[in-house]
Amino acid sequence: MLDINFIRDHREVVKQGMINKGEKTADAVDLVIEKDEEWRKLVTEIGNLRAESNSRAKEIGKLMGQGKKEEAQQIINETGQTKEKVKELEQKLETIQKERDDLLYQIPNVPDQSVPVGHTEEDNEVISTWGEPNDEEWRLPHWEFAAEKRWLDFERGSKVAGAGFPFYVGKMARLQRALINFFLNEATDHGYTEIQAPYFVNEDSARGTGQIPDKEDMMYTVPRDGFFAIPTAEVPVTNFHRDEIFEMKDLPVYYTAYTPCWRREAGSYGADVRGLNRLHQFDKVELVKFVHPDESDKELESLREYAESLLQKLKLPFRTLLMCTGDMGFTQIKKYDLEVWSPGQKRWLEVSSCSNFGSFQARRMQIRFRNEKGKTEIMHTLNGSGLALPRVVASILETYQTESGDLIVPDVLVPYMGVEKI
RNA sequence: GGAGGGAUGGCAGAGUGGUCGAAUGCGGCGGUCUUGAAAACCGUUGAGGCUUCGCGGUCUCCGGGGGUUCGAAUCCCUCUCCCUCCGCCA
Repeated sequence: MLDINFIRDHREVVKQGMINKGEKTADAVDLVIEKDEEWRKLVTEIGNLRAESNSRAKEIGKLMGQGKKEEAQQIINETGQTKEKVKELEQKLETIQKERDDLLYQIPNVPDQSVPVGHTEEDNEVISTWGEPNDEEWRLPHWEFAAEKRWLDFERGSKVAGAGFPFYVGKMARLQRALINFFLNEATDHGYTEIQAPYFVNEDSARGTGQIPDKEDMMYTVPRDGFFAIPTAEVPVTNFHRDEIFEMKDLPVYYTAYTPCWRREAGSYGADVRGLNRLHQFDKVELVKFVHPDESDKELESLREYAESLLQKLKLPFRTLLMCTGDMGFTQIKKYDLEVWSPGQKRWLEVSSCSNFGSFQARRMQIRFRNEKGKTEIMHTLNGSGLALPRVVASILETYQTESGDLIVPDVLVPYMGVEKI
């Protein structure tokens, strides 16, 4: 959520940002400012009334201490309806505050100046392409290639759990494990602290990173215990520092975490969900940064470059997109997507998304730091995938297959796989 | 799952209805002393809101929520979490 003071001072900028992100109207901006004015007026009024009754209570206390019961009783008699009045105003305040906050939650983060304005994925900007796609005719889509080897078992996955919950068998399970280890080792070598996080979170955490209220439907739930299965490690890892205050000398803070991710993906169909393209459960190594507000622009670039380096080391051709305003989501200031080439399908697959949230997430979670002047200030958060496994696996299966039906192991994974070819 | 105990400032730990946003100790910061440091001594040190150009004023917060009262850290209800014992268990 945005700072209400920022909205008040930059009304037009916020409105424009909202329109650019594809919202139909920006009326919420004017409404929230109105509500906030009402709210502030009430807060002042209540404050004054409370000051009055506080001083009266103190006076009574003093008199009681001196044993002057009659005088105290006299003041008690004078209190009149202040109490009822305060109660009434408090109820009103609660209503108005809820209305104000509901509006506040409807206003998206303001895109950075450098983000192209646009409404569809056509408007995303390809900022770089790396590697030479190898598009020979004999290359099979990964699900066909893996089926012959019995490496991926979608049928049994469906039997045991449901569509979108495949089994990885034999060498494929090993490849998954190899990639997870490779990604975690690379990240820790680059200054990220590895953490293992809970796979379920409570409602406060889901709210903290913004899955609630608007993206509630994406998560699996455990109603009996009030849990949400994490759709990404971003949720537990960012909430790790919820309601905390950092010292400036401790910044920046980087984390990496491997977790499974669960997504309901309601409404997906067709080629999108063939093979490993889109699953209900998948593995991902996530990267999360907590940084000083002045540094977040720079930190986004280094995050993107780091994620790119992983694909380069795996020698998988990919391209990097700067997402346009309409395609970047509610909470982001700026976002890059990395798409790996899938030669068997002749299409690009998203394997990483690197985002700068500015103070938007941190404000909701009250993650702060003590600045130069010793004042607390909301910090900036970023995150990115480094990387999401299934599509990387898909691309490896298609890029590294040979015409004779073998799979060459990418050089960097050989130490983890123990063999050069499977 | 059963029984009991607890949750107070960065940490430890007092406070059981009134001048308590909260003793004391440790830690942190500033100073005196010192060539420098340590020790000692003095001072200072929670977060957030409203208001103000500023000084300041004022409100809220003692795990969360609700209640009693003129007044709640303190009493009542409820939830969550932690600890101890028993049971179960990868």
